[in-house]
Amino acid sequence: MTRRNSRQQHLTLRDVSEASGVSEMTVSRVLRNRGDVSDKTRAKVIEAAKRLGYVPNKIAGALASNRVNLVAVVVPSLSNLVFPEMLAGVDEALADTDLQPVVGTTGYDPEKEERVLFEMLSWRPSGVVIAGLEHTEASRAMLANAGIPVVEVMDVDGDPVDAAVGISHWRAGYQVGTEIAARGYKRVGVLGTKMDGDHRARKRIEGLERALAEAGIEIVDQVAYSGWSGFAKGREMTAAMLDRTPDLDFIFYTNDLTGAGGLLYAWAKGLDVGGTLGMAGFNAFTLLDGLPLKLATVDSRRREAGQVAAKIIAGTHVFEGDDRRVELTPTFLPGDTMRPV
Amino acid sequence: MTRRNSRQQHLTLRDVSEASGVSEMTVSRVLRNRGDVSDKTRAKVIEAAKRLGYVPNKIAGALASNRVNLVAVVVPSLSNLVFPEMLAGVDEALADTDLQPVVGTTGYDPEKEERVLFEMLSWRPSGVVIAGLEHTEASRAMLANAGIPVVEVMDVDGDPVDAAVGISHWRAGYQVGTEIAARGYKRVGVLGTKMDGDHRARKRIEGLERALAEAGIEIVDQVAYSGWSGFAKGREMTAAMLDRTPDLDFIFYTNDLTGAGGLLYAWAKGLDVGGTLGMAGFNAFTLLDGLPLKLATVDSRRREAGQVAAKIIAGTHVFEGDDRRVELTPTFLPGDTMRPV
DNA sequence: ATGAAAGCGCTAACAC
DNA sequence: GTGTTAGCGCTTTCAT
Repeated sequence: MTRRNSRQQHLTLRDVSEASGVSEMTVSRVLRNRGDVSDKTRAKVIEAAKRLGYVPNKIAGALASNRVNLVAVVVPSLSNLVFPEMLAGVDEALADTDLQPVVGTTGYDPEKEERVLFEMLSWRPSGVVIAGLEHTEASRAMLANAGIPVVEVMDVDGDPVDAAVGISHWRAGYQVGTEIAARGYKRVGVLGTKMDGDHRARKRIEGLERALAEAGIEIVDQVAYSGWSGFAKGREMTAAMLDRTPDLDFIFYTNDLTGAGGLLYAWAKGLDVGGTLGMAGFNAFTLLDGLPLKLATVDSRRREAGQVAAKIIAGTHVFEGDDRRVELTPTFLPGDTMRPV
Repeated sequence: MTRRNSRQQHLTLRDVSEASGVSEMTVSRVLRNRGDVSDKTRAKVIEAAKRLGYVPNKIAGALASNRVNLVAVVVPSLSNLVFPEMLAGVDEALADTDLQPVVGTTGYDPEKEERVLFEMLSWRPSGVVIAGLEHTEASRAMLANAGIPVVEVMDVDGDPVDAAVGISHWRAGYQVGTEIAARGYKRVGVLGTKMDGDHRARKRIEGLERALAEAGIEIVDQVAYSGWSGFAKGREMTAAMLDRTPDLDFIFYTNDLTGAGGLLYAWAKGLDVGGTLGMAGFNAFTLLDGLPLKLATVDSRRREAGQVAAKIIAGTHVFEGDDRRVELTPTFLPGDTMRPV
């Protein structure tokens, strides 16, 4: 393995300037389309830049202009589908701008989040999009003092540093609870993750519990699993739960993937899914469209959250009033796995 | 309006220097753990930096040191699961280093890719991870002249600019073809995307065609769909194809999600999936584990590709020989949807 | 172990 | 329309 030259020989504005016989300043103007430059000069510069293969140095440009076209996006993980989806929303909305996302992951660890934030803020990004509202005091202080727009996404149940975009997971859970009650289910099981940092899943369950309690319905069984949420996990846990508590008439999953696993399991077993046994998941993953039975779910609108967050950073979002909080509506989709009201 | 205020309210090394009574240079040394500094001085500096909430300016640092801890990652899209998965691999492997991924998407458009690359290279990243081997001449030139490690991932069928990591999609397709032939299937249908920029899916089909041709098997029906690959698409297309060509005995899907859609459809219809009707997808999406029937598939090892790519950039990957190409083996997984040999 | 000076490659501000 | 000058906030280098 050869060691590269420690100091890279990149071309500079000066090289283009010399090759074109135009001053560095004018070269800079041409390359940024700024200010008036004659067509003749412009042509000379562009030709020279292209011929030499000049690539500008944004580091120097950013330092001089105090402008950085980077947007920091901080998420717990890229393995849970919801975060890439939110990121895709950010990316989509930034495509119209000259902003570029920089991604950092925290592994659901607040201390790691703090380090990642520090790291990213030291690049002086134009804005920060960060998942969730729960951060360390130090993280909140950094964000508050950064002097840039900060958008906390995918949750609005809490106190944002600056702006917040997303659904209320508590209210979404509450709504599922009322729908369960309205349909006459009585013995509910809950299947969720036990991940500490997953505040959103916790809030969903809390909302659900409240709605059920208000309707006098008890949660008769509850399991928290650890590890990755997929069909297999949903399948196993559902089998175990139905085994242990056979008279359940409803199962709520905090995640569509485990829900779909449970659904396929119950369906294959010949249980009356959607009749005597109700089921609901959460998130409305598009990729599940086309299952033989459509799982009841709630659209958590993470993609839109990403889009709106990006627009806030880009300065193109218009807030209603002066509340920098955008609460999206978590559409409830009954699918085929809950009986009619 | 003073000059300083009009620019920004960020703290500088000078502020920490003044607050601690230590020279800027020594403050810089402390904050980077470089060179010898007395414990007493170090403590003073750290205290001041923390108290003031100092966040270093990496832009200035990068300009002065000519070192940037950013890694450019360029992918066609974030909506196709394979790319976030590869990105997760990159992220994982970079977690041990001080490198940080910057993501750019191209929308499968070579011209957009060119612009995105130019943009990213102007940040002088420490390396580039880019999906695929097909790029415009200008893109290849930029990459070749960047003077940094460039890793083309998720494909090795072609001529890399620098390093390449991934499977051969052609050979993976070929292998599926031989497995189909070995199991005595005779009338094969192929269901793929018609997306122009999806070279990998194309190569898989080409490899498959070759293997089948060598075995004297014909592809009797083929459909190319456009749009997003999900269960629903696989379901629809499968229904349509079986309707049109009822005597098919095998369907190959270039994507697991469409495959799973087809599988669930056929299974619900009571077709003898895995017996008279064989099926195979591609990619081995973990999230599908737990389907009532396991779809035959091929692990395209995109996560590992991302990990290895990141290690190459970080300089911790050891190549075998002096070939900067790492060909991963695309494990064939027969699942339950192909009859025994 | 610490400090002073020079300058990284670019752009803001101002001159012409 | 084009050029000149003076930094941006750090790190390198060299001195002490």
